[in-house]
Amino acid sequence: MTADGAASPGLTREALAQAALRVLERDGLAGLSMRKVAAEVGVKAASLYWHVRNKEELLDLLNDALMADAVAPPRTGHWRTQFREYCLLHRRLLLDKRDAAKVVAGRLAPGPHLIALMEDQLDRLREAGFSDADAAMAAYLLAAYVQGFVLQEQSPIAAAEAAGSSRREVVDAVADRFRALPRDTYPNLVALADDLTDPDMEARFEFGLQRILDGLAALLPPDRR
Amino acid sequence: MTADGAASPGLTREALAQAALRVLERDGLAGLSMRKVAAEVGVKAASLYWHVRNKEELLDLLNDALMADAVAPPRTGHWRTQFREYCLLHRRLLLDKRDAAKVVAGRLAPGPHLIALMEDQLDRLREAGFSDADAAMAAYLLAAYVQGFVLQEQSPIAAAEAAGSSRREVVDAVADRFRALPRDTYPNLVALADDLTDPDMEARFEFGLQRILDGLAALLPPDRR
DNA sequence: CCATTGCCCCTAACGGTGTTAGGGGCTCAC
DNA sequence: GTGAGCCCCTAACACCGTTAGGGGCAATGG
Repeated sequence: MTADGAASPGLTREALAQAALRVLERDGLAGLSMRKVAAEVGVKAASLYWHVRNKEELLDLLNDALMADAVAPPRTGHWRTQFREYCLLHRRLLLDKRDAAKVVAGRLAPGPHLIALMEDQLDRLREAGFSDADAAMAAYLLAAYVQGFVLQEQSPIAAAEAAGSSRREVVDAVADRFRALPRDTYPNLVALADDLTDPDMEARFEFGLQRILDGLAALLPPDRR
Repeated sequence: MTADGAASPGLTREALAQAALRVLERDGLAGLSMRKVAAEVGVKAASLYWHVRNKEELLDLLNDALMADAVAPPRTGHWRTQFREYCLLHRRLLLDKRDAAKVVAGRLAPGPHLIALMEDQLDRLREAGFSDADAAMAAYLLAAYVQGFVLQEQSPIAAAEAAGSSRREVVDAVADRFRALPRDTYPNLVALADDLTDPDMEARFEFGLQRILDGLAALLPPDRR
């Protein structure tokens, strides 16, 4: 009655997740409240607790919904290009939805979609020749890097949205702060201010990614690198 | 008058940061409120806004206070061992204070302590032979990895503290969930459940660290690796 | 000596939060 | 028809960040 009222048959946990996704996109993670999600599905806040134990569980649903659009790259070519593509896609996924990295960050309990992704990654790593232990560690390493990177990458975006400015303005302000430091005690920060705040995040992501893939390749016998 | 009342001369921003640090240690980030920090310094909540624009600014102070204990490793030996030590120390720092990774995560505006650390790291990277652009990227990469790693590492700890259980119990529960998956559709997860949930996080951190350092070393001319 | 200024804290309140208790219809199965 | 269950409601609790406005108290300047 309140919203578009697509809930004729009844409320699903899936519908809740979709509503939470819309609220997240509109108001960000800080603005995502039980009351707003309830309103989004045309219901009062207390009713959510019939479908969900608490907000934490709703965030688990949201977390999985974020991963629903994840796709695996084609399973062709070198393992390196496959995993490069994997990480680029994962970053893009987290980056495209507002505050997605913050939602995912530090969340225990991977949802079904993430579990499927992990399974696929482990399979490819083992096929590439990594030992069981190395495959597990490599998957963890790549996930930690992508999450950590996007989390830092997304924070100027969030700050820019909070203030009225653009992301570029926020980054430039940081660069100016570096440049304004006393040159005699912080010579490197002053000199590298431009490099440190290079707005081409895609390139910076790729840099780290290539270093990690290089490091992983060194674990394989030379003929499988 | 309420607390230990060490505030005879007057309230400092530094004192606020220390109080926030104590509240964080006691109640975690979710339990850190303006009212509690105020009570910790023997004052009412509204009074904080004389010293601080809003909670966000208090968190910036807290962020810098967390970095106050950071120490730089000795500047001797190979750059690789220096940066290995750097990252181990940084992880230890984040891991030792409750929810430290969550406080630091995605925070724009590095505080003075972090700025000093970045300066030192950039200096060592350039001395090791990295180009300006590579040094900036390498520093960013290492920071993203450590933060991302500790963020994931700390989440079972937080979950264990929220429930009454130990960290080991939480991790074991995750391992059981992996093992309980249908073996025909998730063969790798089932087979690698133990590897994926290996509780030796120190070793897992070191694994990723060595891969990254390997990758970075490949950027240097062979005689400087 | 008085007045003014600026610092620092207070009380009170606003609108919002997550969550629980308890109740009431509505639809099935028996 | 009647009970059981599902699903939503209202009302309330304790807490949150933040603001408005006021009061005391020290130092400063006339």
